[in-house]
Amino acid sequence: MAVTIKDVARESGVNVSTVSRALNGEYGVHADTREHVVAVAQRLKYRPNRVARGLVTGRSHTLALVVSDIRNLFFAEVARGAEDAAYRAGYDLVLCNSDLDPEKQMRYGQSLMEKRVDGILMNSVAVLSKKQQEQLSGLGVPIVLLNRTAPRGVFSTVCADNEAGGALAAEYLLKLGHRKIAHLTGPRHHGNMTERAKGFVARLAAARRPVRPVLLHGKNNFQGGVELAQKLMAQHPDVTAVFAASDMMAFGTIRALMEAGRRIPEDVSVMGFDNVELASIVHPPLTTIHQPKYEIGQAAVEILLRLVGRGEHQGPEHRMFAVELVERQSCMERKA
Amino acid sequence: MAVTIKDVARESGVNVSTVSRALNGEYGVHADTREHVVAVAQRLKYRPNRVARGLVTGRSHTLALVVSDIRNLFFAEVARGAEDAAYRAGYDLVLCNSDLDPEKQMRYGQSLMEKRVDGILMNSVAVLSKKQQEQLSGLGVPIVLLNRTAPRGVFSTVCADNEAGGALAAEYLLKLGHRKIAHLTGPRHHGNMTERAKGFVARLAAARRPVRPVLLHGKNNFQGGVELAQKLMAQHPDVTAVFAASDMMAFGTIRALMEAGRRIPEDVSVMGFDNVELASIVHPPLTTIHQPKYEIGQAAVEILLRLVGRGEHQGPEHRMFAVELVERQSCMERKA
DNA sequence: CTGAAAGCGCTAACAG
DNA sequence: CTGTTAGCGCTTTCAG
Repeated sequence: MAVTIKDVARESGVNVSTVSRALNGEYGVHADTREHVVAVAQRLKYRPNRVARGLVTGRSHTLALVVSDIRNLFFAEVARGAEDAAYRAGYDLVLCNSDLDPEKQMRYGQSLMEKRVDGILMNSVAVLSKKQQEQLSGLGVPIVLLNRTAPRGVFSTVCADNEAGGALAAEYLLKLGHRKIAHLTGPRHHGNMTERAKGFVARLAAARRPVRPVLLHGKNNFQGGVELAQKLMAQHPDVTAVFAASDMMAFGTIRALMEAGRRIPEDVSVMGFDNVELASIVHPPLTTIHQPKYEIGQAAVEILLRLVGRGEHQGPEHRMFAVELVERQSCMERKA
Repeated sequence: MAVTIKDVARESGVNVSTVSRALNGEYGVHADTREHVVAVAQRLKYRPNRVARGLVTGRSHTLALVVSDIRNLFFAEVARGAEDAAYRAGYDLVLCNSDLDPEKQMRYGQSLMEKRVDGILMNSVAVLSKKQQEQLSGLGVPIVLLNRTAPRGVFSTVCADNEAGGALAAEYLLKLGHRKIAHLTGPRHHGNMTERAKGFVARLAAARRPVRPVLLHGKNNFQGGVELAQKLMAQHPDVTAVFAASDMMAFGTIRALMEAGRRIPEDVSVMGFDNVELASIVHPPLTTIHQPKYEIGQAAVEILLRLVGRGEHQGPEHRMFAVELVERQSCMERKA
């Protein structure tokens, strides 16, 4: 049904290889011939079958992005950066939602390599076990990990400076005079969130008068923020500042706090992390740590493409982006 | 490098065709043979090359989703529904961001069909010109249009009842006693938004005391909402209620209004459309029209898969989802 | 039930 | 510069 390279060859009176060369703009084909072939191809509305080409070249010109959930604003932004970069380079991007489920993640890995994607962008799923790491690298596909500070591993990584971000948050809260501080974060061992907590706790401990924050783990989403904030109010009603490990959690925190009659920032200061677009429009506008999400996605495919170009096994690349404090109105000085 | 079906054949002492049959669980292969082959395949860590298979079967088991921008919360939700449904059926989903640009859209269409995706989910890009419509259907790939009420066209469609949603909004605002009403919407001829406006305007006109709303077109995002609201305040400062065609626009509207010192809902009521997750956490919580985004994405791939199954050219399918008013705190009765 | 052979549509040496 | 010839890795008749 579809018109193939053979049809074009027959119709233009040359061999298929000539058609292939002419259409792929390679050297070694007379200008007249090329013109003619191109014209015929156009007339016949010939569309090369990339699957067939992929079979012989071994390149599918397809990349994959595995995130926990695309509905998470952070990932949506990363995905857009990644897709744009891929598009510019002539690559397609297949989207996978892993829900942070290692098993689902592995299934995707399998399926993707069977389809011969040229590379995989993967959001750090929880912590990678040795076995999983092996399985992944055994896939034989270049992989770059998102939100993962360079591990001892073999994978390339791209991330924001989460630890510095945590420290930045701590510094800010300290400067505001807070002493009863809580950090609401995601699941234990959650790659980058763990880094944030680390930086936060360390900076607090390094203060002239060290502070040890309350640390609560939960789900990294709006609901998680709500639940954690409720738990916090029950267990530590005297806390005056909360640093949530993501903006979504911060939104949930604010909601729960407000519903309980606490004013923000008058009664309690709240900080987030990510600086998603909506951070500026919630009430009150959220003070948060900005990380360049779009750029992270973009950089990740650039690295991936580089890896793909030079036949897989070159040394891994690492890239870390700086973060910055965005001061808005969800925090204020601790009342005397 | 990769182990192929040949390796498995050689290693297990049978012909490749037998391996193929054994592994694909087809009839006509002795149980012992199958077991043996399966064992060998496992030992060799054989992974079928789906590209090769696709070349012969003509199915890639890949679907594509073309949206304007995945960062739009609405699309993220749709994408998740779509991806989940695709995953369950063993299909992959490639993500494309068209930015509502007809040219980019067409380029994606081309590229996708060259890669032989089995079907395309496409968000209505502006209005489809006759030529574009032809080009699309000429692609020879089943397509289902999102957010498009059944057009005269050949494509299947899935959408929410936008017109009814617009009417619902009008009714509500009318009930609240508003008479000076504005509708802030997206670009002209923007498929579903046009429907919303239509239902809104019609219902307003059908009131006992008909109302003719101010209609402003702009970008369908936060910034668009800001700009339109500013324009509105300049041109029609007496408006007491605003219906934005999307929640994102409503957020922008609220922001601009607040910055100008208007209180919401005391001075002006604001409604949105979509009911994205964040609608409940902005201040004030947004009264809006809910549409089942996840379900829309899901239903779309289900239809698409059905189309794929029965060899493309069957009659198109249409599915419309009901919407409902979600009353929160961004609207109130017009003050006397 | 299994093997042999053809071929999906294209690229890539290798001749000429 | 162009044609011939092999495949890429798999499925699928068609024999046996």
